[in-house]
Amino acid sequence: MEQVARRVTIADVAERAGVSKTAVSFAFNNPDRLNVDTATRILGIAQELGYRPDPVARMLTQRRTGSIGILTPQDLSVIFTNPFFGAFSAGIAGVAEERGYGLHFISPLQGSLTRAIHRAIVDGVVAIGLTDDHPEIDEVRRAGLPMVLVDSATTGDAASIDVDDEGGARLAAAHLLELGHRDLAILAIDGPRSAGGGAHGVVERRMRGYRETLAVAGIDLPADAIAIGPASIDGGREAFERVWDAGRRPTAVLAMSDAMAIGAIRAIHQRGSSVPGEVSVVGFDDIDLAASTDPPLTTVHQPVQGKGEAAVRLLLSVMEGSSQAPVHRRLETRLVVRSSTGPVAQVGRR
Amino acid sequence: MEQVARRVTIADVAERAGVSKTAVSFAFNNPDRLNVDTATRILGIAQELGYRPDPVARMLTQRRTGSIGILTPQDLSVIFTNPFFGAFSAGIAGVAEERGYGLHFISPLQGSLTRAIHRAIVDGVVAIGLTDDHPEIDEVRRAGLPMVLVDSATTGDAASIDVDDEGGARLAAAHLLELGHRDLAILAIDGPRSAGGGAHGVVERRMRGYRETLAVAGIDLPADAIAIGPASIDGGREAFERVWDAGRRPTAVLAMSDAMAIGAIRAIHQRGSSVPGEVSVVGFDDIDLAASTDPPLTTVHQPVQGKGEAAVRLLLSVMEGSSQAPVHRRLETRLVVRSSTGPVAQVGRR
DNA sequence: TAGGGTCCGTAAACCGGTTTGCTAAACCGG
DNA sequence: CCGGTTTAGCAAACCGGTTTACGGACCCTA
Repeated sequence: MEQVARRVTIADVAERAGVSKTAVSFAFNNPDRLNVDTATRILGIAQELGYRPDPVARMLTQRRTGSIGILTPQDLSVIFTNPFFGAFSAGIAGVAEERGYGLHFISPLQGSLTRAIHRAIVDGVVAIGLTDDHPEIDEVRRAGLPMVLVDSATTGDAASIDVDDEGGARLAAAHLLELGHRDLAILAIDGPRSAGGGAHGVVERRMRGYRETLAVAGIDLPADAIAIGPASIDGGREAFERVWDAGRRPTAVLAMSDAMAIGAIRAIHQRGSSVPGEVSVVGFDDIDLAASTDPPLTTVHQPVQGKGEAAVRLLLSVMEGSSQAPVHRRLETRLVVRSSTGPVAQVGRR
Repeated sequence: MEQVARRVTIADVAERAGVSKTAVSFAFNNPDRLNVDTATRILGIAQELGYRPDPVARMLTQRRTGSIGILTPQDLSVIFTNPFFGAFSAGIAGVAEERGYGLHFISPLQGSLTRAIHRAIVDGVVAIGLTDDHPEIDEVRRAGLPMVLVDSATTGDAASIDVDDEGGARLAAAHLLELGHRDLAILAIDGPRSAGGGAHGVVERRMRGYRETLAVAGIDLPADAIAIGPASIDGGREAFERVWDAGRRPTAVLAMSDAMAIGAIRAIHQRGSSVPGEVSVVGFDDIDLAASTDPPLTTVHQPVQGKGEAAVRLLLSVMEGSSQAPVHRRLETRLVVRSSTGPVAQVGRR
């Protein structure tokens, strides 16, 4: 056994090769500045010694890290459970990889997002689900990191990518109204975004879309027809159970995410009701699996993966400093009608 | 406008406060060594100047990065599309966050995984789906990084977490045999693991489980009853279409992932056949959504999230150097029967 | 043969922190 | 009033690279 393996440094290689550190550095990064023989000799020795330039030291001098951060206000353990996030990440990863950037997830470490931000080794940040007025966003800004806000509905100094949440929600509500439903429930997404976030987060926008559309039809939902929960299958199931337990028997459900919609469907089935026979359900996101659920989900489509791609592209352009005024893009949403919604059941059957 | 914002360094704070760099450093990391007044004064000035210790510089001296890497042989853009991976990541993230570690994904950058490994700023690595003999694994080893192999079936010097793939596959095949199926198709997972990976990757193990069980019943599948594709919905759909187009009309399908199973079901429906009426399908993984598909999926359950958790726990223990002999753990699998499988259709109906 | 380019390589400064002695002053009991 | 112990803070080395500025050797040319 060797003694405790000390890392091989550039100095070791230099000494062994009888050259300066500079020469070794050049051999790796700037071989043209060296005699070709010297360069290959150095590289050979480096290889033989198992030398790898320490990426941290390299970063320190070059002042770039080669990776971009994804900032989420919620624990990754919950976030990764949502298929929506997988697709979004896939979008980000695709263009990041292609451009040579690694991916680093920044989430509350032991409860503190701020702390995670300070620890983060990234050249730029894509923040998802954090509104502009969040203190953490300010933290990023003060750290001088380029940033793009996703789903924040900002028009501030930070670039942003959004989706027409309100419009999508309108479509969903209108669809149910057309089918004759008047007794609805809303399953809203829980999370720091709405807690800390002021009046214009994703949740608020979708909620506004729902309510205003219903209001036009003269419907004003009581408080116990609205339940809040995490954007997961279980979250949706529990949220639906709460409105059920409150004694409400809606004929249709507006869920703010497909995962929640699926949870609601499970709960409905479990209570012996059928979808869409007795209860219609419409989701939000249109994840890959939405077409394969039982029954296939009627939902509001948003370009999830495209959103991720657009966000990184925008971030990269900000990082390259080609920015004058901050860019704000809004992507479209549309309703996809499948089989989880249908006409309201015959009156009086209940 | 200020002139180009230069980062505030520790020296700036020191100068402004009329103390040494040491004092500033102490104020942040070791306040007890300073007079309490001095410490608060320094902190105050730091705050006022907007000073944040540069995490990279800090890492250089402390020789730790505070994050762990997830190494995947495939592009993240495809990997994230598989719900299996989301659950796995959630497991990893949960314990990593709790222990104060960030998460960094290491995937082929511009085609080169080796390059990504050298760039990676991590204290340890969880490698998923890479067998021990992969050259990249060696690269990590030579970089001196602690590592845990997941789904690699290794018994080498690196710690590992596995799952009883072969046993699970046996259960799946036996289940179909019991239902009377004798004309089967297998949808296998494509990927670098099987290409580079030698004869004992996940795919090989599952395949062996399938084939040996079938062999006992005297069944030997022809080559065109086996199709390979990426572990995604589309991958499964296309794979099934290939066996269909080859003229085969299996009464049952063994898919190596739930995503592929769902894709197969879509393809079957699209051809006007029913599941499980005319064709039975069994998946692998038991992702969250498997219970909510149409029809609910019969599948081999593996503790995906638990696998991630176990991997990080193991990695952390390796990182703490509490290792003597390398640990190899194997988690159990079991069959979950839902509604995508049923008895073989009446003979002669075809 | 002086002057001007290349070519090859080096010493030293630098990136932005942390950590290790070390010292000067204040404090303390006898 | 003295030797010994704390307390508070500093200078300098260090982490492991990159980059700048410089110089010697060699070759051409006028």
